[in-house]
Amino acid sequence: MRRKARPKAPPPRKRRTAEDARTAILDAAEQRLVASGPAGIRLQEVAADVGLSHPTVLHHFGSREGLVEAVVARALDSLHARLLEAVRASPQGADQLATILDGCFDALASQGHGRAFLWLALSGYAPTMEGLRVQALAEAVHVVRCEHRRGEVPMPTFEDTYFTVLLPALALLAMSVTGRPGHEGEGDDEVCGATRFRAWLARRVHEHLEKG
Amino acid sequence: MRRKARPKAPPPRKRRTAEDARTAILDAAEQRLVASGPAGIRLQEVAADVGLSHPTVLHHFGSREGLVEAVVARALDSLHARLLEAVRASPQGADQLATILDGCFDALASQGHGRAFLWLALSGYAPTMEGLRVQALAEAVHVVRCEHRRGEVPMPTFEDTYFTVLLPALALLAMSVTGRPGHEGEGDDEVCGATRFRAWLARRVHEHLEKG
DNA sequence: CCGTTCGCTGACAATATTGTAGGTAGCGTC
DNA sequence: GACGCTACCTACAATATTGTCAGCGAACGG
Repeated sequence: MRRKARPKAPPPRKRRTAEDARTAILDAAEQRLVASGPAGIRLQEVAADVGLSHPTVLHHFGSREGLVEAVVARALDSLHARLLEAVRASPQGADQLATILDGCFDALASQGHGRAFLWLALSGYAPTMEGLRVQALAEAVHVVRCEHRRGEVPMPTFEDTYFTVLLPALALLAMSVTGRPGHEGEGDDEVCGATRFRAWLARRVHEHLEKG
Repeated sequence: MRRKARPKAPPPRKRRTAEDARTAILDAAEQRLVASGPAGIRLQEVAADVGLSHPTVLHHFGSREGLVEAVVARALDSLHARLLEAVRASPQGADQLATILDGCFDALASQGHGRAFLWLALSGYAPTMEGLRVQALAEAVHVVRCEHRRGEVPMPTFEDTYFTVLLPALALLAMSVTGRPGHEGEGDDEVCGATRFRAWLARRVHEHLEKG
């Protein structure tokens, strides 16, 4: 032996910018959040996912709670942004309401946003339903609704609009935890139960907003 | 010193029947389940709640998983029983549907049953929405509905009834995690937002089942 | 009164998880 | 090329949590 063979060949060490490391860690932690909730975020596991040692995670976030809070904030912001975008991006056309609805449906259904929000609500990290900005959403919808039905008496109350927006929000939220809402005897339809339900729900809501 | 004063006066030891101990433990564990989910059930804490040492809990349930499974099974059975009772206990009168609905609302809203079910669904202990027996419920409702509307064409499809039952189930479930769905500018009404929403939802569902 | 049963306990072992300490090594700057 | 900054590491400490073990003692039948 030439020399005292280094006990272990230390694996090559990658070095990222602090920013890159943070987002990589947050990405991994968010996956765990969707899968197991905030309580299921373990430093070791998150670190392993990113290819780091757990003290490095602590180095970047100070403490486990620091990490969890960062993940929660980012997840809520992301959901919020998608919801706002859904409202803004809707064309001023005829079925604006349907478009808005569908956008919000997507925002909740995709990426496990719905699951994440439910985890957070149950765990006390997002105590109020206003993490979903239902209030703002309802206000936007109410304006459009009143426009559509100008002159009718009685005009729909804001509460009615609010509840009409809240209802699908709650339903979609709950649906995002239990895969598909398929009833038996459904056959092997091309369109899965979840999609059919979503369409059905959109029809009901739209109907109520226009004529109810 | 008369004698070597027993190191510690051992606290008086209570002895229950195995049955009593099990249910006491399950009660404590169920509280933890509603508050923090199945992952939040700790042997030490549950034992302390009941006034036992944690090995005693293991003695009765074999392992932590045994305890959790027992709690889950009992909670689901309890919820299931309340839902069935709500369907059965409804009088054959005019607004049978309204009564059934309200009974189910109560079953989900009270005792943290809704919260518990959501925890279980998220954690994978109640993978399908059928823990709520929505299928059975919808079948019962469908019979009554078709009765009410005998002779109409077209008759409502079962899918429509199923979705109409599923929707409030999902909404109530989600609502049970976020206290009250109050919008701002609501004033200091006697009736809180949750109750008003429930009433509003019941009206919509009832309306749809009868005429929609 | 005596022995059995079993609900219950304290002490211990094993593991997981968070956090700390001190050193190593990549990368930009002089 | 040396130098500093800091992302990153290994090793360790501290605590929490589950699970094991041997034995105690209350209820109960004989």
